Amino acid sequence: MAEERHEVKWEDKSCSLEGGSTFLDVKKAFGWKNDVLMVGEGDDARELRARVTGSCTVVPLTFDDERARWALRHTAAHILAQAVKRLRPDAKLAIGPAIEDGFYYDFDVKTPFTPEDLEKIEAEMKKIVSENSPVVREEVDREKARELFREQGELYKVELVEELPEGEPISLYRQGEFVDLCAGPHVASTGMVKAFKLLSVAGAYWRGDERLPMLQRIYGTAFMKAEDLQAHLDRLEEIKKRDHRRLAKDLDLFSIQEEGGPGLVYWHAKGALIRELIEDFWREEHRKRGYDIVYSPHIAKLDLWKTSGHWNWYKESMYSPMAVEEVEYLLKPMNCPFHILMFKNATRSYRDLPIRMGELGTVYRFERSGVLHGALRVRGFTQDDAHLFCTPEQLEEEIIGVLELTQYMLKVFGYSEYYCMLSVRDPEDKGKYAGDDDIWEMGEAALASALKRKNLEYKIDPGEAKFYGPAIDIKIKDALGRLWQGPTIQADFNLPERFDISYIGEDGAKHRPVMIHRTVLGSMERFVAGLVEHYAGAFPLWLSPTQVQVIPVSEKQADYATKVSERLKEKGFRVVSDLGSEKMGYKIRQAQMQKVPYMLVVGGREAENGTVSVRHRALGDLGSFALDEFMDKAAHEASTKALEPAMK
RNA sequence: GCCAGCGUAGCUCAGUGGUAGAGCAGCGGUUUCGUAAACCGCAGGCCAUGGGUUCGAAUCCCUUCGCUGGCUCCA
Repeated sequence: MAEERHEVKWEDKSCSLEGGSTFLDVKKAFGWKNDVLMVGEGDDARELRARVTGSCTVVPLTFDDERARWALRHTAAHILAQAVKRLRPDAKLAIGPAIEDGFYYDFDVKTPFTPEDLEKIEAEMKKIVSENSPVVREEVDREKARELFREQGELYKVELVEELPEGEPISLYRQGEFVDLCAGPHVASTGMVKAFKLLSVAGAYWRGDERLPMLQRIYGTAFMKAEDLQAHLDRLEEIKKRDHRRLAKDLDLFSIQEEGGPGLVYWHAKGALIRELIEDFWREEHRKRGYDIVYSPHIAKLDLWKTSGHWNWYKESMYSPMAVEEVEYLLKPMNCPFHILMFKNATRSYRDLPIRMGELGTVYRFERSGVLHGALRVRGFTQDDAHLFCTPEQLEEEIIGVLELTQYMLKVFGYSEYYCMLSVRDPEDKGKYAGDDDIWEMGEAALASALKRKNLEYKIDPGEAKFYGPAIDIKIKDALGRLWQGPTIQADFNLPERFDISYIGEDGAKHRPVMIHRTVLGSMERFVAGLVEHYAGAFPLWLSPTQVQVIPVSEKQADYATKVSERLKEKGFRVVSDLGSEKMGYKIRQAQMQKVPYMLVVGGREAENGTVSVRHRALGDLGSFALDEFMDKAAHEASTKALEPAMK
């Protein structure tokens, strides 16, 4: 055994190592630098301390590799736990994984952590990093692991050990005096975690279950290089700057009023204008695609919600009933029952189908106070809702139509990347859903087939289906690379049953139509809030509340400025003419901060020649233009809903 | 709902037991100016709310409301 040697190849180099060597030896043999965190062998990523088990071909894995990155952050989580144990020996460890962009660790502590604690913990972590302890994996049997953690009083760990599946190796990772139950992988030593920062503390239930104890979670992030950490922190700053709550205030778009109640949005003039423009576009696009646009009431009898099943399935998200002349009414959390009633209002022929009924319908849902978030998560919102009634044969075509509309609208708003999820039933818990198996299978197949025909890649997401049917959920990526819940398309074989709706077929007999619920923008509140962040408040020209601001150089040009703004208004531009006594530079600054797309500076030269000096909020001074030329270009930019300025 | 933090002028924030402050915005003047902040002055606050401790509370303690970050959930 001792004589056994392994040939290890990397690119055109190779080395021969004796049996028992680890990938650390491989790293040394090839002269890899310290930024190598793991080693790739085939499809596997191996820890540096793992043994080389045979001759192989390898590649070095640095922080750029997702697995190496996660290992580094996972080790950072262990360092965090080690530091906490040093400072708070009574802390009980729960779990501490790497996550997207960082890591966290959950602790059960008698007194919660304060922001000052975080600083101390971070300082202790730095010490642990400088100790550069090797991070060593050890496999143990279940009994030994249980014994070890029981002795240390780590009851959450004992619980985890007990639940590990039979036959799976149980591994511990040690670094210095610290030991943790962990599947790994990790980097080779604490010293490799060079750039990290603790970011926040938050409560988190053990196993995410609110009946279980509340733990204290510390979030942090780690990188290879200080610059990368700084870049990440800068990005967090940028996200803060773009926060729709901040920008909605600065740009006077909308607000939430404490006196009015939480989760209820007040659309100020400028925000309302943006919304109106989006809604006009929405209506136009829907009419083009054969939708009927309707309005329905805000309340309806409780019985209607019993028929629809919402009273059963959705009760805890609905506002309490109100009695009107001794009949109980409910504020609507959804529009679907109303559209069904409208469908039912006449005898429908197969010739009428598909019927596409759209509504910008305002609904109210009771959300727990802790989940409200600006305009993104509210209690009253307007959905761009629609219900499509069709024959089973038409289902797939209709879904394709919705997918096409979705793709078009997302493109117009500048969302070029999105991911499709096919939300299907949780196979473990079929009782949670309404309807028979074969109905569900048919729906899932139609959705999947439509996605395939549109060449949209998708992931299957078990357990994410609505109670009444499977769905396509689309996540959209914004300018900062964040994912948002976007369009959703849901097949429904349940409500048509419940309301016993039908159409008369070619055969003269009654048939059950199929229903699709769908929303493209989601809700106006969420969509506009998302757009604010996506555009960082700088809306494209067609959506900007003020499109052009006319700025006279001095009082002498007030008349000319007024004339220019009148001409712009005649052409349909939204114009502000700033005749105040401040200096031009001040006015420009105000317009820049309000993110007005075009500023027209007019001084003596312009007044004389009938021109305007054009300044764009992002491009700066563009020089002199004849007013007509500016108007033509800007009008084109607005009417084409261009995302980029036309005057480049 | 739960855990933690926060709530001072329209906005952004100082003030940590001893008479409520600044900048910006607003208002009144002066200034008429060439591409991101002219100057002078004035006004503006039940320090979220209700209670308590104290000779004295923006400050310390408790209640309620709201917000923030999470847990959980979702358009």
